[in-house]
Amino acid sequence: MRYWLFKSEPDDYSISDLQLAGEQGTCWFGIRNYQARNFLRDELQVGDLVLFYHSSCKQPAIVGTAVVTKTAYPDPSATDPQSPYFDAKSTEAQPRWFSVDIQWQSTFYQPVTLSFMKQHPPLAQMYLIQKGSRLSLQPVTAEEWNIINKLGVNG
DNA sequence: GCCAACGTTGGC
DNA sequence: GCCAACGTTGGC
Repeated sequence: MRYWLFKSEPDDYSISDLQLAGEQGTCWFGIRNYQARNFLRDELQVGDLVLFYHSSCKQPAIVGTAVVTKTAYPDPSATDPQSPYFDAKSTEAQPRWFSVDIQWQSTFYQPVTLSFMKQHPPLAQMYLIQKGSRLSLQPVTAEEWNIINKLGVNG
């Protein structure tokens, strides 16, 4: 079992939206970066745990957790001409992009903000806070997950 | 809105 | 295969 961090712009899809999706969970579509795609397609397993991060917003922060409920399958938005994520080079026969399903697990009592993480030495190695880091799906260590989950749950 | 950092594209 | 131009991400 492994740990990951997913970014989402809350204006597009927030932790509340994920919670509202309920037990069905939601299809995580629209990943259009090859490195993130490879993690998604090759490494994410059912039961893997996810830190849910709000990006491009007033207070960037990890706001809750989720769990992977379905491994990779072709991203439906890639072959949907109506979707902003449509990619003509991705076909049903040879999909280029993939999705997984995730399900809401918790919303933090206290969001763990980016600025806090930058100032917290035990989290100094996090990929998220490295200079120039932009990956929208990235691995997290068990230690990082434990620290952040504790902070978020307990405030 | 600015801009640094990074990824992708395409001509050569 | 190089690299300039362009597009995107995302904090500030």
